[in-house]
Amino acid sequence: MKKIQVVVAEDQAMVLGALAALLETEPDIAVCARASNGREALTAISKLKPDVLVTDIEMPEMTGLTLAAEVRDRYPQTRVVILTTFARPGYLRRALDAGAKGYLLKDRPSAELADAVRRAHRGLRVVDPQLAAEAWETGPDPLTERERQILWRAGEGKSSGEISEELHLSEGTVRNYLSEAISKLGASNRVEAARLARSRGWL
Amino acid sequence: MKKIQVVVAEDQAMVLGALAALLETEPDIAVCARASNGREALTAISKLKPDVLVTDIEMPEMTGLTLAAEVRDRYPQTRVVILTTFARPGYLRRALDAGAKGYLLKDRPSAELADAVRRAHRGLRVVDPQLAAEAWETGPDPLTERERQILWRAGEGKSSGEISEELHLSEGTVRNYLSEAISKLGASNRVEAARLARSRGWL
DNA sequence: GCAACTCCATGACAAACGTCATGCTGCTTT
DNA sequence: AAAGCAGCATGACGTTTGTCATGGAGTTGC
Repeated sequence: MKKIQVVVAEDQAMVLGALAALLETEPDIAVCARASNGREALTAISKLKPDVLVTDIEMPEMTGLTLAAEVRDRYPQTRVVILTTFARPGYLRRALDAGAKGYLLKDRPSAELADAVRRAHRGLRVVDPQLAAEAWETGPDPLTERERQILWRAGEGKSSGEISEELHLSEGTVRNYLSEAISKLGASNRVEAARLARSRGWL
Repeated sequence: MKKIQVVVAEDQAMVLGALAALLETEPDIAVCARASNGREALTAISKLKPDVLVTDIEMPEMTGLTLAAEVRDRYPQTRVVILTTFARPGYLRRALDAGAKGYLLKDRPSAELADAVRRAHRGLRVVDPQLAAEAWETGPDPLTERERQILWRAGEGKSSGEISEELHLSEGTVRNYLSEAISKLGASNRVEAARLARSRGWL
């Protein structure tokens, strides 16, 4: 019997090690490489051609979502399972667009990880039904590229003036985009708008 | 030979399971209970009187910092190791004030966890030297209680008007506290101030 | 007792913010 | 070709935010 070969990518070393230990307790699964960012994972995958990649989303160098898209394009035999803290509709949508087979939350019981790996390996989808429903209700990202750029910077604490310089716009224009974003999100100011957009995975 | 008895507390079930699996690979360590929040951990400790508690900070019901203080007061034979994502000076300071023996970051290699448990069990301190230095440089929390209350709400996206109603203050007063906080933190507006304070563990 | 100090509280004023009306692309749809 | 639409861009106008000067209440040190 051949074990399912898995690469795990996760930027918190302690969690990476722990997840690997968890998967190693399964008799039919082998962790053949560990990566602490997207680039490392891609290198490992190119060499080892594993059956499954388990990856976090928020990582330095290359996010798990970008990584998933790369893997789909270059190594389609490797199935991707996203493993993340964030129940953000926007993340789920982008993950599925990027060809991920699974989207698993870190709040789920640890027993589900091995199951998800097995199911993904067989080509099946693994998506939390509640999250999928929420993603459906929330609808797609209503922000335009400009609005996203500007709202992100506003959420960092930058003033309209600073943002306008950075993007070579007039200050009024920046305020206008923010106003649009605030209105689209049903917020009452830039801070709330940024928080909302972040919580839905749109920033 | 008797194994070191450990309770692990962590709100993300997947990570909890993974950390337990990681510790179980050590021949001299046994995970005798798992808890997904501070209250559960306290119950487990009261029954099992373990040697070491490994706990996250940000958890529902009761944070790891509060938990550490309770454990110090009621079960002093149990040593506490804080295990967290956040390299926040304010958290470290509060953890040590709460009698924690160790403060370990989730970006550290997973091999360090077992070491930290062993050292804590022997009554030794385990604190990342770099983080300790940073905590020293950053100095203590400069915010007053009022400033913290108000800055926290401002960071949530609330307007000065809303905050003033909530706390029964005049709007000008709220703006003034924010101005003070902004100045103390060297920020240039409320958003940046809130971000800074959060990143240092003062909110 | 009374400085000196810290925290709490306020209003006046200038600066930044949010909204609105408006116009300019480019790209479908008819 | 014309109409419709989405995104981009701007300035004017009223509102919110940030700063500053000022004062009261409680504590500490002498």
